[in-house]
Amino acid sequence: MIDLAQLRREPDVVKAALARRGVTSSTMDEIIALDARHRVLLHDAEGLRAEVKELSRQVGEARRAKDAEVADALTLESRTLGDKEREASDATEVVARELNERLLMIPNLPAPEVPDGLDENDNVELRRWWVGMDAGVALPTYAEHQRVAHWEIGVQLGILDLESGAKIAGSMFPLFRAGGARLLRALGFFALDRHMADYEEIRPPSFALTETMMSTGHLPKSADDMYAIERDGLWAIPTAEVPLTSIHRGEILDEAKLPIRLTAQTACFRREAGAAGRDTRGLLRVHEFDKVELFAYCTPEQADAAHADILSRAEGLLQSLGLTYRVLNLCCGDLGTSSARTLDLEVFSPGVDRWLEVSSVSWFRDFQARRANVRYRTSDGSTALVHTVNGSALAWARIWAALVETYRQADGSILLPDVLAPYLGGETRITSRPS
RNA sequence: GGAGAGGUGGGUGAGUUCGGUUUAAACCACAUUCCUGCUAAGAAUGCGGCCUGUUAACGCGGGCCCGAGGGUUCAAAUCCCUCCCUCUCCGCCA
Repeated sequence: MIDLAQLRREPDVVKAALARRGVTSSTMDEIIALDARHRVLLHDAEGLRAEVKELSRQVGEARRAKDAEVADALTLESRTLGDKEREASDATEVVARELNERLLMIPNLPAPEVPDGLDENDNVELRRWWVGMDAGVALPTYAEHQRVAHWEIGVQLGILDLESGAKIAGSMFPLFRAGGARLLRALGFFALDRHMADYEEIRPPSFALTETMMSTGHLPKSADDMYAIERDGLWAIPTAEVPLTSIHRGEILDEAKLPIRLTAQTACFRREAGAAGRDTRGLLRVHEFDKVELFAYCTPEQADAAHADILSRAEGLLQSLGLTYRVLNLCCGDLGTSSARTLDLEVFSPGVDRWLEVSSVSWFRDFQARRANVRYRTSDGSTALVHTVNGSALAWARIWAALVETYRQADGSILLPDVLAPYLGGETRITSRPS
């Protein structure tokens, strides 16, 4: 949620920032008008309420003094006033609700570093990395045996069984087998082990209440992209960011404990409603995938460093895995609702010949903290909203795809990087006859 | 799922019988100051959050918050309803 006080204080600044994201000036003017109206109504209603309370107090006094006549008169007066108060409160409530609904639909203000742009085509590439990279060369050279799509490799080696996945849950629910399943498990362990010294490992629930989903900004705006379990009022989490943001929901944190850094691997569920028929082959876009998330609650001053740390960890994993990747600075049009600034990591898939998004490292400022009401006590004793930052490190389905393609050998087997050996029982080769 | 007991400020905990002298007592913890004078004790004061009016600001005022949400009433921590959570017992279960 954006800062209403800031909107009052400097409406032009807020409007200019939001205009970059396509929010019109008139939309904001309507909110400003609603807010002004709300405060007038609120003041009236509270004035009446104060009078009712004072009269009630006097009724009590009169009753104790056994002065029934005065008590009855005051009761009558208070009753009349109470009816007016109720009317005023109801009117205030209607406006408050309307105002809140509007505010929930407003996205975060983009940071100044966020480039202009309408969609993903306007994202700005910051850098590329690959093993043995050369200046002036766009991409590494891949052999023919690396130019095979992972869904074909998956069938050849019996490690990815999309047909069974579709039989069980419908298309875009992948099923991994044998060495493929084991690779997925290895990746999660590998990443969590890397982070656990500095980030507390969490294993959160996979479902969340509506309130929890509201806190991160996934609801109400993106309801169509979420799986809902209506009977129990629950939603399947699209990312661990959702439960992690609500761990401290409604709390006032001790500044000395910040930053609070958390990591979690969870399944992530996405309906991909707006993407029907797009990029649907193999693991390019799936309804369920495992992902390790890094997350921090921090002070505004700590946010930059926290964001940079998550980015460098995600990049570090990619480098350890020897995958080719690039870093994108997302433009205004591609930014998530809650984010003030996001850097995406995309890994190169030689078999599909495409870049695949495997991490999104975002800084939310106090946008989520305001919704989730997470504050901290500053050294001068007052309270302030925390900043939240998070990023994937990493999303495994697409990493899996890039790995099996990149490390496919001429004989059709896969020889994985040695860093994974401890998590694979020392066996880094995947063949069609699993040992 | 069934039966019972609970949920009050940072913590402990009173108030709920019977609605009104409670703007939630008291204690602990914490902060500042004073006194004393040294591995310590005592005293005073302060001690929450959110919204809002006013003010240049310090501040002053109003409203809301006793698990959540409704209701009754002139007036609700207190009475009524629904829901959530915790504990005990039973049932079921990986």
